[in-house]
Amino acid sequence: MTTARRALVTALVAADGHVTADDLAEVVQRNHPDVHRSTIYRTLDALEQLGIVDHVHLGHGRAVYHLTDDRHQHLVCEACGHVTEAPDELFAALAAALRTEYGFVIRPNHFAVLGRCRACAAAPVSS
Amino acid sequence: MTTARRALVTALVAADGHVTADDLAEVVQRNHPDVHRSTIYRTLDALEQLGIVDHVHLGHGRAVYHLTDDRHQHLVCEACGHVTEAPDELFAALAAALRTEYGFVIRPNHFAVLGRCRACAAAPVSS
DNA sequence: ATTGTTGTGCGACCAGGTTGCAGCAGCGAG
DNA sequence: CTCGCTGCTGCAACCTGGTCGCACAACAAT
Repeated sequence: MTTARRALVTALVAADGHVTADDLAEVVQRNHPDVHRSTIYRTLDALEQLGIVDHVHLGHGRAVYHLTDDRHQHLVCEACGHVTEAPDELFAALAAALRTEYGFVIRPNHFAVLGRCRACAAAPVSS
Repeated sequence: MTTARRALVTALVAADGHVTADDLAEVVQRNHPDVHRSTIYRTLDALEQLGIVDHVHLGHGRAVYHLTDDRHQHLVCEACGHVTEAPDELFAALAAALRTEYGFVIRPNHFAVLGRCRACAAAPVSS
């Protein structure tokens, strides 16, 4: 409802998923320079409470945000950082197995899968 | 080879997997109070290079370390923080699918699955 | 004893995120 | 029109997990 929130949502919609809070802050501040970092976080929090956005923890601490209707899993390349999207369905069998065997209910989309993308898997690797 | 390293490895072995660097530091410092935090991190790094230990990113930034021969996936409960272990085999099909469809090679064990454990899934939930 | 290497303790630093506080905008009641 | 409430905001300080540069200690080789 406020300017800051509207700007944030606009930025979120404009970005096609996986934006970090930092990216978001940058985009918002381009048009509204006096919107503060903490406002971004707080608003993001609020939007999450409302179920409008969701965040995913990519490997290295930073979280990325996306609209809740943009459902997919994230494959994060450890080498180049590229994020590949994969449909939920691929994970359905796994989710079902974990549920029946462990009673563990996956929070969909809320985890990233680390590994190497096609390009980097082919490259000579150190680690 | 040095005292600090020996203590660290001992602590790692004693802990049955998923210890945070912090936990480790605490345990080590119980017996060797003058071992520094940064030494823990550096040694952990060194041990990773050697392929002796591996770390997993649990949802919230903190990483947990475990011996490389202790291979399993981690199911992290968002509600209670409990970590359930699940055998790699459960994930094999998924890994294969991602590989053939996306050329994406999962780094095994290097990601945690977030969700709710049996106990917390049953409990009334807010989020 | 001297040199070189390696690991270490230490404090400063960094990034990502959170919090407490004070100001202000919006809005209904008087 | 004014008062007072509520909720959002800007800001700066803070917290946590982790890293870095530096100087020193241990130890092996010469």
